[in-house]
Amino acid sequence: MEEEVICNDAIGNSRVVEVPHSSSSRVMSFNGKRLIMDEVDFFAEKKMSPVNDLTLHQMEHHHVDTSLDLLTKISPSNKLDDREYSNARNENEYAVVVAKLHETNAENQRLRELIDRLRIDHNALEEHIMQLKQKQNKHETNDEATEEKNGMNMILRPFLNMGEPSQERKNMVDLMECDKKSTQKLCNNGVIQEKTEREEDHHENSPSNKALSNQVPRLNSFNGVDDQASESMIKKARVSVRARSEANMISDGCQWRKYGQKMAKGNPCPRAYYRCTMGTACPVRKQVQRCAEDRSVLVTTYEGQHNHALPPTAKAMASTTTSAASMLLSGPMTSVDGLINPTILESGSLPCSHTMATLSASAPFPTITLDLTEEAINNSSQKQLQQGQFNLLHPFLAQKFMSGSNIFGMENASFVDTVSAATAAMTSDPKFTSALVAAITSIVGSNSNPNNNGTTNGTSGDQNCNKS
DNA sequence: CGCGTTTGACCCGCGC
DNA sequence: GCGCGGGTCAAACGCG
Repeated sequence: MEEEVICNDAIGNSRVVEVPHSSSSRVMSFNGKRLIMDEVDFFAEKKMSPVNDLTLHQMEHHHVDTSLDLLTKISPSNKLDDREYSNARNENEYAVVVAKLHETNAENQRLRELIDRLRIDHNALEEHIMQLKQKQNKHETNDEATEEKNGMNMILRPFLNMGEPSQERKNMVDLMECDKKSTQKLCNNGVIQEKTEREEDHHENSPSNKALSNQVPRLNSFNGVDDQASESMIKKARVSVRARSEANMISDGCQWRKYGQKMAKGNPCPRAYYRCTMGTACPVRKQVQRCAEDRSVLVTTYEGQHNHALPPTAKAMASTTTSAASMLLSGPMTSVDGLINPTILESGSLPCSHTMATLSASAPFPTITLDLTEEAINNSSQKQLQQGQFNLLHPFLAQKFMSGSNIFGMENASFVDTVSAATAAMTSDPKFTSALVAAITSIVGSNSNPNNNGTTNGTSGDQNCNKS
């Protein structure tokens, strides 16, 4: 279905063009205008501006709200009254609308590019999964004895049942061993290590429960084996945020009381311990420490969930950390493939030193690190793609984070927006968790690739300081 | 005086 | 069993 419209081209010449119409055309909103995207795309592509009353009328015929969710948010259409319509035809306003059209189209193009990149990632992952399955058929060896020897059999059993290739299983054992070692480095860099929960969870104080919470169930609980331990895991999941900041603490909207400071081994910068004071007995704590290798990088690690209402400025970070934590914990459990060991990302032998979001299940609690430094963003959106690695968050977050070279140098509101964007990215996409799982799968495969030198790593320890 | 910070002591888990 | 290191406590201290 097409419609003839009089347009001005780039140099001002008018001519008649046929504009395609579709009942299924996407509708976007911009500055209070409802835009039919097929038309917008068409005019932008032709570098033309419609001057036909009918088209203009169509474009002005709807009322919408302004929203960043251009692709998804469609507001109800309401006809303008005569006065508004008359005003809308004002020449100056029309010029603005046309300019906005082009701007919107440019944004649309960027979004499409992101979608294309996602699609490429997805295809690469599918291909990799196929390769893994082929490997599985070729190499059916008996590694259980080795795993027993290493005390990993219980931990790996859920993966074994899922048809993990035996070579991959062996890699996991190796990786988990490496993970233990890397934990030490991790701690030097401000990412929280194990702690005892004597004052918080009484039920964890029994020896059996301690064992559950601190050791095996870490991974078993991901498969729903131990609900109690899983609950504990949720409480203990940690979200580490790395960002450049000259300040001693990033502003996240919450009130914190410092209750301790320690020198961590291997890091000349002290680690500060804070407790949330916005609510009575709020369990949320955070640790702040500068990166040993790059002291301009501040590592803030959050633990727990607030048990009280939060001001808007605090909700962004809180929901981000909560989403990240729940995503971290739910990922392997909800995975279709179900073969993910979150520990692996923490392994020192993984070739993923430049991810924006990295996982760690280092003993005893899993940690997800959101790396908001420019290096991480640049590297994750470029280098890893070149290497065929899947970047966990780049399509969603990089776009937002890249808007400021130093997000913590931005105004608070801007930071909150940024974190909100991250939150939205995590929570709004139902496939995000599976994407995360797929990403980890991809990295497991990359690790087994002899082309990877295996000397770099994810978030662990000093390596957590992403150096480009 | 109240509140937040500092800092040494203490507890606990882990590795050797 | 011992030492090490992370995490927490609580008294002392400082500041407004």
